[in-house]
Amino acid sequence: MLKKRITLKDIARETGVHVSTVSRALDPVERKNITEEVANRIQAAANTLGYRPNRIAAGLRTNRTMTVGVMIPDITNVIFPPILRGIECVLEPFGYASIIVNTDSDAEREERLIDVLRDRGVDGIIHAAVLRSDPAIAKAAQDGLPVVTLNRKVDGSPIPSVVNDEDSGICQMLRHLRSLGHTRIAHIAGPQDLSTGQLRLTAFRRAAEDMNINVADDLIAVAARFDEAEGARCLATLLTTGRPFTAVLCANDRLALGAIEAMRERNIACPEQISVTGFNDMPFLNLIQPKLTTIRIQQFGAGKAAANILLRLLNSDDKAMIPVATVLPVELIVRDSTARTANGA
Amino acid sequence: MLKKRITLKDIARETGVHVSTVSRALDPVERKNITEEVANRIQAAANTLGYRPNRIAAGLRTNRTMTVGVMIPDITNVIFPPILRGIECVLEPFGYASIIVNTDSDAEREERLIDVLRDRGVDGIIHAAVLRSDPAIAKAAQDGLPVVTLNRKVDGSPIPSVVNDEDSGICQMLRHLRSLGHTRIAHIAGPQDLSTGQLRLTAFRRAAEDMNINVADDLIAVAARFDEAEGARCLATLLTTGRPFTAVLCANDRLALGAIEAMRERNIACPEQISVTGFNDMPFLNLIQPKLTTIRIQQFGAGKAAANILLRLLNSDDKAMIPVATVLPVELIVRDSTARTANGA
DNA sequence: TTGAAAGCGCTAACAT
DNA sequence: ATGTTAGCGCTTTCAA
Repeated sequence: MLKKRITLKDIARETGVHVSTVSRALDPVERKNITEEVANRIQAAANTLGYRPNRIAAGLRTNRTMTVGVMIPDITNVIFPPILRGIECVLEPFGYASIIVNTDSDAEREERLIDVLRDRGVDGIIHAAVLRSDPAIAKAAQDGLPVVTLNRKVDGSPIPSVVNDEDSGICQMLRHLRSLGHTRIAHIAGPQDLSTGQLRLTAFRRAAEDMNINVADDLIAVAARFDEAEGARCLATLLTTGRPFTAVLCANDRLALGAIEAMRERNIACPEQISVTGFNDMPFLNLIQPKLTTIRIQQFGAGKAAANILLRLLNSDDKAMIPVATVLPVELIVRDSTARTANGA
Repeated sequence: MLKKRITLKDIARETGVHVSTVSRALDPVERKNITEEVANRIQAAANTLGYRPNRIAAGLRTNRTMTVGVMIPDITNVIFPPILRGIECVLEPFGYASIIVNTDSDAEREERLIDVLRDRGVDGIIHAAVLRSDPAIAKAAQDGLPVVTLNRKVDGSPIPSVVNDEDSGICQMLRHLRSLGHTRIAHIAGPQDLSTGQLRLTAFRRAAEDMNINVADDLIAVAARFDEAEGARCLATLLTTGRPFTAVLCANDRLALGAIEAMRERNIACPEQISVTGFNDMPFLNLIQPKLTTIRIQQFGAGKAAANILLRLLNSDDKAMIPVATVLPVELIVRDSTARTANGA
């Protein structure tokens, strides 16, 4: 049987004061309104009895659970653990714990999980699995629940977001490829229902135009998911259309990994025949051959940034001053999957 | 401002019955004691009003939060995400959510986090970061809090554990090395304050003896942590002692990866000059060169198993019938980091 | 400065 | 079958 917990009432009985006095003595803010000596006596009793505040009870009363929900697509995707550590790193010192849930990129499941989190009375949600059109989280935010989206954003929504500079990333990458002599460049785009997929594709088109690189429609393949299988499928599609290319810029690392795998199966050498690039710089990438040229996004940093925004939302420090969008800088990481074109082909 | 939530009281007012009747009608178990028609009316009202149960309030009353704590060393260690999915996979269908915390292998932090979890009224804890001697969690278990340890166990403790068959794993690996002609085999052992480190070292010594392999003390290096840096350090130590070896069996994959890296720096080829083996078969291992020969443990499966034990603990189904130790089978995975010895050296 | 009392939303024992 | 009542442990207004 679970040993009975020490409550304020126990301390009150022990010290001969009223439970509300105990509550005050143990509250760092209220403590100043209590006689020094009494407060000390209460504190001492609390310590010896091994008192631990019951946050459930406090939460019921104050309507704050000091718990936040964190939604991600899938924790086994290595990009997310560092993000979670970033979140924890800022939230924990303030006494917050987080409940992490995996949506598996399933909108129905996501909606259910939002309810799960709300039922548990989370004070706010950090959402790293949001869709461009996401009525479920929009409704939650509408109801007044503090929400921050991470890595992704909801189209035309007032929900604050922390994202990476997709535009600059794609632009830097395209410039890098062109500097190696590539002019026939394909793009494996991400899912278009995600802001990342859509923004990177748009950025690709715009940057290509700026650089006078002609991008035929059949040099663009759109992945249904950000995974290796889709990367492989898209590369196959690009090859079968027949239009030649010497480089393929992928919307993220996993697509790139899948593309390279598909090339390997067809005895197409990377980077000798086709250069391939990624996006994210996920952990372990530098250990996998060929080492992928990619855009490094801030993982830990993005988690911290989102948590900081949420913190401000929670303490509603003049809402109007909270940025609705925070864009984090990215960095080009050149490795071995990109090379100079043999000829101008 | 947070929109006011619909409560039982609201539904009671709406339907003209007492709040306790509403509570019963909405409880799948109690519902049968309510007139069909009334129950339906209540259910309908709950739906239209968008009622969501307040688990905080229920938890305060029932002393069950339907929340469990999960303690791991560090979520960025790729071995843990699959374990977490395994846990989620069995707990979620029963309505449990989990709060995941990272101990960073710091005993003090671990103790604090146990308090954090208890303050939040978790119904139980799955502990994958436990030390062989771990007074903090022992005390929690003593107090009646359901606890299961995962991957690791506490020495001589009644706390149920789910672990891998370390003994068989080490034995299979040693047999594999010997079958390749290796007789001078070193061991990079894990931290001895962890059951995994200790059991694997013990297993190594015993298995070597059984196979008449002589293991001098200076062929054993003990790592302070299960990480790459320690693997590298230990390999350097082994090399400097001067006693020759043709293979090194490492207590886990990260130590092995570190050892291989240290060899690379010294231009020692793996597996041509020295074979190296790991343990765990962590994700991505098959993408890293040289592909590591290792022992595959069940990651997802271990999470599921631990969650199942916890579930039984929570429902105290004849405690005496709950296994105090569950040992999961392991599997030898032969890849490219082990090779036949050139001569009998 | 301290005590009394109410109540957060829910469940459950008891009464009808 | 339903209503009444009490109370989980805490915070917070109001009174003294």
